[in-house]
Formats: sequence, structure tokens, C-alpha cells
Amino acid sequence: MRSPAELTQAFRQTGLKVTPQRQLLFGLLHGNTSHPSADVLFALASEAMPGISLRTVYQTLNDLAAMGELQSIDFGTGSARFDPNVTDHQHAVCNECDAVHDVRVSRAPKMSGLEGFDIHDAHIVYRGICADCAS
Amino acid sequence: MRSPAELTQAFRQTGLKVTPQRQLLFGLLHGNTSHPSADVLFALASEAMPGISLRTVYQTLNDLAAMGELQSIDFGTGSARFDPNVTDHQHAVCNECDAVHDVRVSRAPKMSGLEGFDIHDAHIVYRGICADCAS
DNA sequence: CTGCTAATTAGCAATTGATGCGAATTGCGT
DNA sequence: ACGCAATTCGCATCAATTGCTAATTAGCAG
Ligand SMILES: [Mn+2]
Ligand SMILES: [Mn+2]
Ligand SMILES: [Zn+2]
Ligand SMILES: [Zn+2]
Repeated sequence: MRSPAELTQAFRQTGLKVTPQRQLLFGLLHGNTSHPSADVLFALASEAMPGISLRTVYQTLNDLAAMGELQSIDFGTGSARFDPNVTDHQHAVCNECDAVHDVRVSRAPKMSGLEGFDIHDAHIVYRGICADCAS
Repeated sequence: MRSPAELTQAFRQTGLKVTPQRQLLFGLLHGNTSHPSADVLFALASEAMPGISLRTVYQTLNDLAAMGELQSIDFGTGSARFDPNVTDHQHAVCNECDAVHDVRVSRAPKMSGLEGFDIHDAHIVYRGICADCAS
């Protein structure tokens, strides 16, 4: 995801308005590696801007995802997780606390056994217990 | 997943009853490689046994999953998919029709960049367009 | 600066997949 | 055949997310 300043330009150029709510979310998401859910972002946003609507959070997240600025990922943890890191990487998910960590993998593994399946991308999810929960 | 006959024994030994509804689902699931959703199984079951409840389908699927006879997998396609194949394998999911295919992968890829994360397992999901949808 | 207008906000209803609950039913060991 | 615990199944409920829309507002033109 680009910086709040760059996003401001990009939004205006697309005919989208840059509201205080959106600016707040730009800031909360930029460089965020915690893979937050909409709920978590709503809680964070509410601290800085009491009264902001969960609906607006969803709206802005969807807008950013549609623009390719972030990815929405479903790890089966109950709610979608949002990742401003759109570079190629993989994830490790804790079975206990649902924390999501970025993982660098050497290369994409090969697939065999399917004829005629046109692969667009491969996603690897490592599941286990994170360092925090291990104690 | 074991055969309906073996499951019948296993259920009785655990104190669980073998009802016609469960027998039907044993049969629908055994050797099934289509990774059906609860909805799909309910539709199939309803043909053979009109009046069967979706609730019962969920119940039995959860029982089987708890016994390790099948796995419930969330591919983010809207509903959980059930897989009676509990051997180590991976999946390819079609972006267009949500079909799920089994894939054999040489071996699990290595992970790096995380200290203290105890990996239990790794799941790979290939996404793209299946042979049927390519036409 | 002022006004216009299309985009946005935010509250609430609706949707979807799945589970909780409980009265009526039924498998199955004795 | 009996008895009782397990099961069924309809309905209410839940959680995450989206649809809808009246009121508000950003941003541009004059
Ligand atoms: Mn990430
Ligand atoms: Mn499978
Ligand atoms: Zn953890
Ligand atoms: Zn397809």
C-alpha cells in the first residue's frame, strides 16, 4: 500500500474523495504488519475518531482492495484479514491466538496431478503455535 | 474416511448411534473427491431421503470431523468444504466455479523468517481456472 | 468565498453460513 | 419388548458482511 500522501492523490484522481475517515484508515494501515480484521481496525479508528461507523471501515477497505492497495485474505479465522503488503509473500497463522505473521518462502512449489488447470497463484498457509502462545 | 461398514462399528463403539440419516451421509461421502459443501450434501441427501434436515447434515459432518474421519476446509468460497480424504495432499481451487481438485505436491516447502513459531502443518492452495471453465 | 453536485457517511435492515436449543422421536443394549 | 440416552429437526440466534438511503460533505467551478 502506498503512503497516505500518495493515496490522497490517487483517490482524488479516480474521482474519490479524501475524507477524514479515509485519511485515518490510510494512517492505520500504512506499514501495518498485523493483518488486522475490520473489527480491529474499527476499534483502533474509534479511539482516534469516536463515532466512525463500522460500515465506513468496510467501505474504505473494499475500496482500497479494489484499487489493489491491499489484499483481503480469508484464513478461516472467522473474519477477513487485511494486508497492506501486496508483495509476494506467505503467512503463518497461530492456531491459538489467530495471529498472522509474514513468511518469506524460497520459491513456489511445483504442482502435479492436474491437467488443464491454469494456475494464477499459489498461497501457502503455515499453521501452528506462535512464539507468544508457546510460553 | 473409512467405509460405511467400518464407520458403523466405530460409531457404535463410541456410543454414537447409526441412524439412516448418518448411513446415507456415510455413503455420500465415502470416496467422494468433489469436496462438497454442507449445502450440496444436503441437496444430495434430500434426493434419497426427502425431509432430512440441514441441521442433521451439519451435525453428522461435525461428528465425522471430530473423529478425524474427514476434514473441514475453508477456502474462502463462502462455505466450508468437506474432504473425506485425510491423507496429506493439497488443493487447487477454481476462481470461476469454486471447484476444488486434489493436488499432489512433491514436498512441503521450507519456511523462513519466523523465530519460535512451531509449525504443525502447511497448506497450499493453488488458484486459477479449471479445465472445465477454460472452454 | 460561495454554491453546486456527486461522493460519502452512518445507521439500520437484510443476508448468509453456521450453531444453540429443546420437544418429539428413535437406536440399541439388556 | 423396554428403557433411556442419543438423535433429529424446526426454529431462534449469531457473526461477518453487504444493501439501502437520508443527511452530510469534499472538492471543483464561478
Ligand atoms: Mn502479509
Ligand atoms: Mn482433497
Ligand atoms: Zn498465538
Ligand atoms: Zn472452474
